[in-house]
Amino acid sequence: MSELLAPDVNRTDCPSRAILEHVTSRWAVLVLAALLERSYRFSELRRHVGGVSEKMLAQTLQALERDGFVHRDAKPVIPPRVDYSLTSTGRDVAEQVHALARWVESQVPTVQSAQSRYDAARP
Amino acid sequence: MSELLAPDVNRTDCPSRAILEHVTSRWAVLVLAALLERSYRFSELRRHVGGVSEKMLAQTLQALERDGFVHRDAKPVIPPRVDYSLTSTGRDVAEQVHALARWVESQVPTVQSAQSRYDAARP
DNA sequence: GGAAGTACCCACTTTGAAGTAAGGTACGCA
DNA sequence: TGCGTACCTTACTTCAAAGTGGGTACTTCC
Repeated sequence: MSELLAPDVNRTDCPSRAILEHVTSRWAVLVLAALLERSYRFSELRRHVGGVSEKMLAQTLQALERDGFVHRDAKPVIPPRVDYSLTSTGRDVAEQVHALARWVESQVPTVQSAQSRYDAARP
Repeated sequence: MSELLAPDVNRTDCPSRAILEHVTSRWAVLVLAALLERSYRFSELRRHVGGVSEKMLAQTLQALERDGFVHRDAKPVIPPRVDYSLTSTGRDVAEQVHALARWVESQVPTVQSAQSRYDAARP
């Protein structure tokens, strides 16, 4: 009988660990959340996501494309036009990270007061 | 009239950006997911989350405590006994990252075949 | 005739996140 | 007497992630 062992993010060597790190990486979270709303062109995305360098955006998009979360559609026109959109699995992750991002935004005051309390308690 | 501007993760200077990075950081995701199931002691957590060093675990837990996601209960006994559990806001985030982690685990085969297809398409 | 936009790639450098190793305290065990 | 456990802290080091600045190829705008 073939023992098909379940993926476990708590194992260092489990592939799920790496995938999780891809989607929770600094820029991937923001890119996925953005693409959930609509598809974007490269430089649109660059303007939308504050602080990304071109290099990091390209790198992030490549990784997401490789994992099958993002679809890249390069039109052979001049000037170059490349549209990025979510695949169906990409939409699944994006919904989750988008929800997370929105939740965090809503909790800013709560977290900030917690930080103040923590900092005040120790010099 | 006081214009209370809404937090936006796409802004570099928005506090939500930093908080989001805390919860999506390498070890915080795994710690939060673990604590959703039950509360853990320090070294239990260290054994549960594969690959964390003591330093990183301590640092991660401190950051999560400061943000008000984790409650630290140090009992003044010998040997030291410190229990970590989620606060109510902590439970909210933890549910989201836990769902994400479980989803990623379930998508390992899908993602791996996407990677193979991507890699095969370019030498 | 520049300048700017588009979507990148490449090389170089910097930064900071993470790993390694050691120390500290107090016990219990052999 | 010295090892092991528990929960950290501090100092030192490493290495990958990220930033910087350059180049490309082509077009349209001023």
